[in-house]
Amino acid sequence: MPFDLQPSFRALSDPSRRDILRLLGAQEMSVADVAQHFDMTRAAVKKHLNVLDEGGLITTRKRGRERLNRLNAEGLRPVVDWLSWFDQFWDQRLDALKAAIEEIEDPNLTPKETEDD
Amino acid sequence: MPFDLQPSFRALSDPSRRDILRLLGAQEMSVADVAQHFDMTRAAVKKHLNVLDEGGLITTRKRGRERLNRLNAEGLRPVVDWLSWFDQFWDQRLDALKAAIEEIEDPNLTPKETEDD
DNA sequence: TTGACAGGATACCAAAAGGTATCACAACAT
DNA sequence: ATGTTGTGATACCTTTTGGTATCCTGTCAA
Repeated sequence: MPFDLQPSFRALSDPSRRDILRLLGAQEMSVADVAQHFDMTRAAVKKHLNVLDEGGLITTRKRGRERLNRLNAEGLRPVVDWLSWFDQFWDQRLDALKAAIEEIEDPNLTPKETEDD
Repeated sequence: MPFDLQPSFRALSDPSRRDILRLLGAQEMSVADVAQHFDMTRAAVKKHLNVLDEGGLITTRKRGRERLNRLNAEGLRPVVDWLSWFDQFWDQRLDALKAAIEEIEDPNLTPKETEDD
């Protein structure tokens, strides 16, 4: 069964959640800490954190009565992998451009094969 | 003013739209062509195409009475760029691994600089 | 010219999403 | 023990979203 990308993409689809992610990149933070950076109630932030957690984009641990939220960059991997499927489409254009430039700079270079490979 | 990522991320947040994107990777298709691949009305597909267009993920051109939709992989670039900010968090681990592998494969290679450049 | 056919646009509906307010609970300090 | 503080869960509201049905427009073929 294929990995379900939906929770991850869904988590990334909200600007506040993307901001939270980058915020957590700086350091592990409690719910209240995160909430302090936004014009939202703590409850709203908590919901966002839940969605991020479901998307596998953060991990949490309890310390005393507070819940610390940490960025889980590994969770972005499936998303990046999915996106990388499209590399073939701009790479072909980019490769063509690069080849054209190289052709101009060095007309004797044959782009088809390189022998020292 | 920073580029607005929201339309792109929003466009990617729906599974049907992600499927459409990959479908259009194969070839340029009309609205009806796309709709044929889904259990949705043509109108619903058209809405998805609108969202994808707003996200800059596809381009369209008219041929006669039909509208051809084409993948615009370049539109994914801002998304990939945003995600690449998080490279610093798993790359430190990945770079170590990659360096280790390269070291095994070619111990004489110095990754810092190449002279014939 | 007159149909047929591919697209667009709009109104409308049900469900999901973002948000607040509120209550209940656990843990810390005194 | 008791009050305070950080959190979790729920009910509720409004807006957005995915979807359909419907109507209108433009274009191709006879």
